[in-house]
Amino acid sequence: MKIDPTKNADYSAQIAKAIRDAIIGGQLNVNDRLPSEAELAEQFEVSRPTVREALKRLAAQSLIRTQRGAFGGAFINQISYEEAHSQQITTSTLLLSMNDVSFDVACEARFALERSCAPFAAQRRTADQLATMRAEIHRQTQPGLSDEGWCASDVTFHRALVESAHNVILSYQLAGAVEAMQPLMNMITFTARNREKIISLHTDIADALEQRNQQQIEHALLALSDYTKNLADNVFAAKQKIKTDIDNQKARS
Amino acid sequence: MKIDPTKNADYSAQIAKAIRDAIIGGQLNVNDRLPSEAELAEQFEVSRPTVREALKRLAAQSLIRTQRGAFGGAFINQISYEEAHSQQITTSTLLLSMNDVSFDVACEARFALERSCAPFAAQRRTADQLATMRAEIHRQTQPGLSDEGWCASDVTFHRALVESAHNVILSYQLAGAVEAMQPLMNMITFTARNREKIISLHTDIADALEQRNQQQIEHALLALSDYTKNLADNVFAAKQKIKTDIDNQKARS
DNA sequence: GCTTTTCTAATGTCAGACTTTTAATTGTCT
DNA sequence: AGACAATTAAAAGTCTGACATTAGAAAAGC
Repeated sequence: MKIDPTKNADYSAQIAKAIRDAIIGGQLNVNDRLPSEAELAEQFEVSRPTVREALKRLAAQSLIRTQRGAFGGAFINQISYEEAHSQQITTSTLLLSMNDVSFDVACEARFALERSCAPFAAQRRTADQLATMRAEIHRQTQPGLSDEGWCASDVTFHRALVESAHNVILSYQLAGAVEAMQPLMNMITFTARNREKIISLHTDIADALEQRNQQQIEHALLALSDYTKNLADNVFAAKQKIKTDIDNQKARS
Repeated sequence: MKIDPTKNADYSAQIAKAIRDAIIGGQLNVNDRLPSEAELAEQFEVSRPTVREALKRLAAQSLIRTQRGAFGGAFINQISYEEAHSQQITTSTLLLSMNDVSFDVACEARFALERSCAPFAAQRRTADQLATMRAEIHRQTQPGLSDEGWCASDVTFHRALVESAHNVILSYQLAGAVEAMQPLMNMITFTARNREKIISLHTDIADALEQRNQQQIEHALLALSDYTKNLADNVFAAKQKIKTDIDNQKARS
């Protein structure tokens, strides 16, 4: 770990980068202990608050965890799927909401990614995952189901599908994409008739999965993607129309 | 933005969470300015260093940027694809390296994800992307190409393929996955014969893309995936053998 | 009207002190 | 000797107050 020359960046950012690079580069291994804040301050020739700011940056990325007390300190954290996943979701969600990605693009990406696990899902799905999907479909048929309940069930259904590919990397990547899409999906309110159609598509997916028919899974997912896109288009068109009407009314008065 | 009761968490973490929630929840919008550190310290009833630690946590996630000087301060950052992307790569890379994901699983996921953009790539690819891919293939045929050069060219080739789907979300997700895999890929050193085979598979992909033949793209990607997996298996088996031999030798002496 | 200077409100950094937590050690009692 | 209690020390967490640096805005000068 080395010095920080007079670059045009905060010391704390530079120190964080130096440590981060050491972790990524393998000089520091999981559960290794970093020197104490005081020692780091001495090494980098900065004050303790500055070192602390650097450590907080690393902690925000779950790269380290800190423990108080004697024999405590900062330890290299073994990043778990859960942590990585939740970080990915915040990032992706913000990315979508801040860059006004069109629904079409997001929807296309979401189902394309999901389709990519079809071959493995067809091969490896267990009775367990199929049961989860059937159960969620059943929940979706309940007439009293709220919008939030519907969306939650939808997420569970698709997550089960992804899980049935039995590939942790795919699960991690796709669950992130699916959940990041959720705020956009929530902009659509589904009528009873919409729900009925989606349930039938979900059933198609479950059936295809049960029969281990990869192509049919992909086909059903594509159909679901198209239907969702279509639905969204209508919703947005309707919203646009209301907006235009109001504008016209304003213009007239 | 609210108080922080006497929970068992650092103040700085609580404050960061409060602000983060406000951003995600939409109370704070892009380019809004946060109150100054001194004001935040007063609001949250903590000292300025504590506030600063909280802000550094947010800065580490690119949620805010800070500007010095009068009328400076902390501003809500519009997260760009680049930032999101580089964050995703560090997270995914660490996840892979720290949780000893098997090469097979990672490889399978990587090519599955890449395959998911095949239909759009076939539809929307431009001459530009095709040219990039051809150029990289040509570079790969150069005999003097170093291992690093080969890997870099490989990444560029696949990135062009992904880009040809013309979907920013897919690009962001897939580029992340591909790059995160790279350290694992670098563990394999390719012989001249391996390279030759891979180049022929790359050519298959480019040809299929040129003809806008989706199925052939997918097929070629699958072949490349299988070949890579196979290669890795052999490499790891060889390494294992060396290790066993050494162990045996030790046992004998 | 344009440039230059000054002002000022911010962040960035520092030094030093105090508080709290926590594990290891030591001491004491049964 | 073993179990429990008190002590200790190292480390993070926090606070106070100060100074340095920066950069936009306003004022001064031309």
